[in-house]
Amino acid sequence: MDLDAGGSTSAPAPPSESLGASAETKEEERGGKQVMVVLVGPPGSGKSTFAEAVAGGSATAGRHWVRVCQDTIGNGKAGTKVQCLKAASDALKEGKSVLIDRCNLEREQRADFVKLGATLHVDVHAVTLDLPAKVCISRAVSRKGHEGNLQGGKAALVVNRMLQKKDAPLLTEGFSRIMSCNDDGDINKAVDLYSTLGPSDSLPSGVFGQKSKGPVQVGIMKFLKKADSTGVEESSGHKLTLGERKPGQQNTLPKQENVEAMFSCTMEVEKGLNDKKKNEEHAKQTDCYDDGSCTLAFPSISTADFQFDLDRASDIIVDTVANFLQKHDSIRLVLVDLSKKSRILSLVKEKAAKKSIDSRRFFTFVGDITQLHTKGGLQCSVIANAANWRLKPGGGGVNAAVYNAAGDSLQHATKKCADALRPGTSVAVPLPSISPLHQREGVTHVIHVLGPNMNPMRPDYLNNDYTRGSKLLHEAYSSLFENFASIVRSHMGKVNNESGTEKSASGGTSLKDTKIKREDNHVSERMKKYKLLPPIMTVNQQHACTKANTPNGLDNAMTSSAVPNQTKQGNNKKSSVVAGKTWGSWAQALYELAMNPEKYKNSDSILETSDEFVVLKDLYPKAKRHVLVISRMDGLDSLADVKKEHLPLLRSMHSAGVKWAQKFLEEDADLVFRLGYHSVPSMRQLHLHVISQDFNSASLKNKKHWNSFTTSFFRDSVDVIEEIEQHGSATTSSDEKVLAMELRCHRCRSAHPNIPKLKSHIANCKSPFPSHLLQKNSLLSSSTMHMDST
DNA sequence: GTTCTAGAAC
DNA sequence: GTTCTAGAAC
Repeated sequence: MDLDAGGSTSAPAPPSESLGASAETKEEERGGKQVMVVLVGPPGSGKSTFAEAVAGGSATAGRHWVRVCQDTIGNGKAGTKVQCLKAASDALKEGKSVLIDRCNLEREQRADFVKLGATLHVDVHAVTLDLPAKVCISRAVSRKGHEGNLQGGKAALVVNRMLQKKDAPLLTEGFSRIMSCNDDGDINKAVDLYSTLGPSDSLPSGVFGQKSKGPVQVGIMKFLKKADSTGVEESSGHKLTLGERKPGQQNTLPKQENVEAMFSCTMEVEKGLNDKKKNEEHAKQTDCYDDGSCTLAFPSISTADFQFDLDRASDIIVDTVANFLQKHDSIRLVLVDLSKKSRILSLVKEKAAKKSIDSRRFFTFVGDITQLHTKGGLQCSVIANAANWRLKPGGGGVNAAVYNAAGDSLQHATKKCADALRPGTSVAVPLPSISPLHQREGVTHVIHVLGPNMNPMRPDYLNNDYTRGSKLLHEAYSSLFENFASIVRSHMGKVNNESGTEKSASGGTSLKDTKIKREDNHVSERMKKYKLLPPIMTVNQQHACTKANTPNGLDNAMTSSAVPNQTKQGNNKKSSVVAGKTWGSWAQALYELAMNPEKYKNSDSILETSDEFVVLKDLYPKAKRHVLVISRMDGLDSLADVKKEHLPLLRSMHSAGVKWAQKFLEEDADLVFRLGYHSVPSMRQLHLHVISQDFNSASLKNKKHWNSFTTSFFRDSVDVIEEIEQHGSATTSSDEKVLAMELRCHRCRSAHPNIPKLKSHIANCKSPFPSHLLQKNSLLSSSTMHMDST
């Protein structure tokens, strides 16, 4: 059998026969193993032909193949990935080998199949059908009766877009073998290879046949994109290492490809099966430093703006570094400062030497931390930022420099991870590949760190308390380094398994960190709502910041002891049950405001406060003008609770609403207002909506939003008052089914298929409002106003 | 209430 | 492929 049918090899691991005794044993163990072949290719590349040839061919050498095709898995129609996974799993459990016939062009698309293979202990191979896009498109366009109904003009578009998002399969994804077919000849060989693979045969691991892709793809891109061919050659297949990239050269590599290149060293360590393992590992370690993949550059924290004593700071840096390097190998730390005369650099250098810290793994560096590669020739995949607690740009120093160099994308990416930082913590932010800092310097992550503050002009001043300051500075560096280790680890995957137990115990897993960050985001999100941030940090926010990325629960004094009892109670109040209804924590923001408006008096969202109500600008207005008149009466949660005794309150709220509508009409006479309550509100505490009827707002996003203001779910204030006067209570019967009703224009009642279409309609609909609204005097406009306001 | 995400619809 | 929705999380 031609085991090397894919042609030339670029595999990191040589064919099995040269691997020596241990590898042979392994090969033996694998004998008879099932295979899952994940086909990778756009529509028209011949995946189905391939799969059918292998699975349906008569030449199968006794191996039972099952073709899992997404285009037909749903009773002959297109199905889902989940269905494919299930079918693959079933077949594998029956002892069969499987061909996954779907595009699988993106890494994410393949991941679940690789995972399934790992779970069931079968080899997972990738076979890439890498034919010119032109060929695929013309085949896809001209074919008839395609199983997935992808043909004709639509096909060209789809193939085109798919190819732009393509990630070449990598061994690090978990494939034991990757084979690339660049033409029909290659495909035929591959079909032969798999259809003649007997039940006890196995194929060598590695990457086969990937080398001739470059020129082919250049042609594709010209064909597809017309213009902009910068960097196409690189992005098409030839793997660049960061070291190969020339300064200033535009890097168009997808991020993941970069990451792989960076961590290729570790991948090879994993493959290092031979006797010289240790030596090789050492050599690889050096490579890994050269390409910056294991290197963190960090500035001295807290010593500049925050005026932390340099001598103590240098002790803490050296201690923390020494401690950290002991626990983690294959990691390099570099302390960076701009000035040659930097006192902190010389102190650290001196103390590190005294402690005999390996100078290859930790050293000081004079230079701009945002230009280490281009100006300093030092490649670092991760840099630390001496951030401020709000994680915002500006302020000078390293923070300003990093944000400036990284561009807006850092700000956006940061916002996704955290809203604020407590002293002594850090947060790692993946730097988008569009960031100049990523492209130019090869920086893939920025870790924001906040140290203690000894400067009386800055927040959280420690008033010369160096006991606490030192603890916090130590925590800040530990958190920074652990975050860095997590980044390295998360890309190394299973590497270093033998020592992994100890290491993973020393820092939180990145998954866990992400989860924590998300929780924090939610908490902060809630506080951001209505911009209700009192001048002093709120309890919830303090909590959020404290939690922010504190690695593996370092005993943070602020978390466990220094927070007042009140805080803990506050946080425990995740939901409360009032009169049978459960309100989630997010739903209580209005209640909290109504009970303690004085806390939020500085918020510019609050328009007016009285003993009876608070008037608030809705932070997510569903129209040009949208305010809430919130009752301050405790226990009055929603319309269902309203009784006769509340009539005076309802009337006051109504008047307040009218007053504000009038004010808005003075500014914009074209508006029309409606005042009313939601039958079943989402947020606790009775609140009256005062909303202009343009509904021109980006915050109006879904059917529920629309229907809650334009159906019987919205109860006009005048009606509610009348009803209570007559019956003593308001009808809230309106079941929530109306919220799911079709989308109809509130003026002309025409129906629209979706929100965007509806929005473009209402932007131009000039029909008069429905007569029931006009008759009832429910609408406030500049022409009706003089009547209502008297 | 919003945000996030999977997957249906196009 | 993109757009949009619905459901679940908080």
